[in-house]
Parts: sequence; C-alpha cells; structure tokens
Amino acid sequence: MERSGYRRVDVRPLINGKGARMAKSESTATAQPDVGSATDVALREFVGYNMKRAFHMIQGDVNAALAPHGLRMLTFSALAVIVSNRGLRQTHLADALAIERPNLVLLVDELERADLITRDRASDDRRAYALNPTDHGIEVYKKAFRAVQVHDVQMTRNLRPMDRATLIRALRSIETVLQGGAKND
Amino acid sequence: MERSGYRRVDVRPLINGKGARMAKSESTATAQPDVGSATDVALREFVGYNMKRAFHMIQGDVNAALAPHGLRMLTFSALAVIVSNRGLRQTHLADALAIERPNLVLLVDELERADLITRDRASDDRRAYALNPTDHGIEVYKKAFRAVQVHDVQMTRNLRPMDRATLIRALRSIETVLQGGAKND
DNA sequence: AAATTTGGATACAATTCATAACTATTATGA
DNA sequence: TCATAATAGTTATGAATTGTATCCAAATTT
Repeated sequence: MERSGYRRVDVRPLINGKGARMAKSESTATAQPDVGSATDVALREFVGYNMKRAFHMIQGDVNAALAPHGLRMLTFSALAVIVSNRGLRQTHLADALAIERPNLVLLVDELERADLITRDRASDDRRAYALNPTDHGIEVYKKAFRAVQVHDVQMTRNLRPMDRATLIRALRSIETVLQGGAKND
Repeated sequence: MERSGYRRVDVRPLINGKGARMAKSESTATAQPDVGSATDVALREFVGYNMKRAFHMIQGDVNAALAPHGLRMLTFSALAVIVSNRGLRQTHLADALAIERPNLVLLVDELERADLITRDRASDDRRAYALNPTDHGIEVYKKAFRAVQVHDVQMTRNLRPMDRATLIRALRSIETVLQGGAKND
C-alpha cells in the first residue's frame, strides 16, 4: 500500500475521443504501413457493423437522457408499452418487447418499486397480473417520452426527412426478414 | 431425484415465434382493451427503438453465421482490422473498433489462441505488440468475410440498392453526430 | 534523475440476455 | 372426477459485452 509520497494513479485524461492521436514522426515501427490510425474500412460496407457502432452510441446517449427521469432505455420501453396497453399481462409485455419472460420479472419489479406501475391481480386468472401505470407513472412517461423524442430527432438532424423515413422502414424490414419473414416486396 | 412416473418439466415448445398467439375467445380479463396482442406502436416512431430490435436480431444471426468459422461478430471485426492494418498496436485496434483497451486483451488472447493472429514484439517499443494475422488467420478471414457479406446482403434483400446506401449513410451520420460532430449538411 | 505518459494487463462491477426448472393455477380428456 | 398437460409468473444461473479503476513496465519529458 503506497505509503506517503506521490501516487502513480492511471488517469489518462488526455486522449479520450478518436481525434487526439499524435501526428508527429510515427512511421518508425516494425512493419506498420500506417501506424497510429488503423482503419475499419473493410467493415464499413456492412450494414451490421455500422449499426453496431451507431446503436452503441445511441444506447449510451438515450440512457443518459432518461437518467434524470429514473429510467433506462429498457424500462422506458416497458413503461411505454404498459401505458399504451393498460392491464396487459407480463407475457404480453415480453412478447411486445421481444424479451424473455424471466428477464421481465426484475424489470417489472423495478417499475413497481419506483411506483410507476402496479401489478394488479387479474380477476379471471389468479396466476396472472394485470399491469397498469400509476398516475405518477403516466406523468413520468410523458416527460421521458419528450426527452427521448428530442434526442431521437437530434441525432438524425443531418438526415433529410425522407431519409429518416427510409431508415426506419429499412430497420423494420431487416427485423422482419431476420424473423423468418419470407414475404418480398 | 424424481423416481419413475411422469415429469413436470417446463418445456413449452409450442409457442416460439411471435405469431402463434391464441386467437380464440380471449377478451375476458379485468380491463384489457386488447389482451393477447400488446403493441409497441408508441415506440415505433423512434429510430433508436427500431434499431435496438433490428440489431438484436442481426447480432444473433451474424454470430450464427460466423460460428462455423470459430468467430463471433466481435472477433471477426477485430480480425478484419488486423488483416487490413498489419502490425498495428492493440491500442490502435481498440481505437478503430471503439472499444476499451481492457476489453481488447481477452479478445486478442482468443484470436491468438486460435492461431489466427500473432502478438509480435514491436522492435522499437518493448511495451508494445505488433498484431499480425497468421496465414491461417487470413484464410479464415476470407471465408468468414464472404459469409458475413452474404448474410448482410440477404437481410437487406427487401431494400432497393439506393435505400441500402441511404441506410448506411444514415447510420454513419448518426454515429458522427452522437460523437460530438457538430458539422451540419 | 525524477516525474509523467503510454502500452498492455488484471480485477471487478453493471447490463443485458438466454436456458432450465420450479410453484401455483387453469384447462383438458378419458 | 381425477390424472395430465399447459400456462403465468418466478427463481437460479450462466454467458456475453462493456466500463472503471488500478497496476507494471517501458518510454518520454523536464
């Protein structure tokens, strides 16, 4: 345990983004054609790779935008479906969000603990719960929805409206195709 | 250790995909307007939500396509960058893939163990490694690349070529904007 | 030479997701 | 009706991916 004296902690605050690479004499190494700036051009032709990178940024950003509301992307999505489908069962929520039922339990627990929804016993099936938003949940949802909406529009601000529509159609098409949808145009 | 007799294991092989919902009399519950088919329409206006769902499917699919080659999406991406940037440092690889250096270590370990790349000591910096693909690594990469390419084209088969180009441009635009790129059209 | 920075590694925590299997309850069928 | 099957929700658990903090060794800076 470092006694007194200085402390060699590893902070590295100098280089964060991509840009700040050293641009001085750097072509000295073993056999590097272009040391200091490796490229991923070979992957950029793929929709999948570009989407991975874009989505990674989006998820971080959306979660940051939702944090003030006490939500994350996932909890916000769940709340949205519950608000739009009052009284639905957990199974139906899992189906709508395409997540497995076991993973839903903690998610719903979290929303319930935060007083955003209630788990009401279904009158006709004592195994099931009817999920309903609380008044507070509806309030939070409205505000969070606007925050997400602002972010979603912001991040596509360099796209023409038509391209934004094309983007969404393309994403849905891919989802459908990969789901086994064999129907063509 | 359930002796003989029957066994109440929970297999549930009957409902797998989304489609197979019961369509019989089902509007009996507490206060459900449309029990049995909750919708996520409220979320479908968002690029982020659609992308989350599409990407989730893509990742699973691409990983399946790469499995025969002993790769995953992540290891394939790393191998691709190494093949295209012989002798690069791990730090540069991390930058190119936008992942953190610590996460790269196990990734490179894996590629090295599979004899796809070598970690050669850099001649001019004894801290650093120069990453290079093995002959076997190049072979595997070429085959894996074709598999990924086929899949990527397949999943966008319902898009017109122009829309596919628009999709990729849109994804890159989003990535740039969220990275702090303030430059407009 | 002391201090700082950098390349790589280790340890560890948080998310997210999937599978297996359990309970209580409801539906079915001989 | 009773045995069996199926369903709603749950628990336990593991894998994959990512981020932060920190450490060592070597290089760089002052």
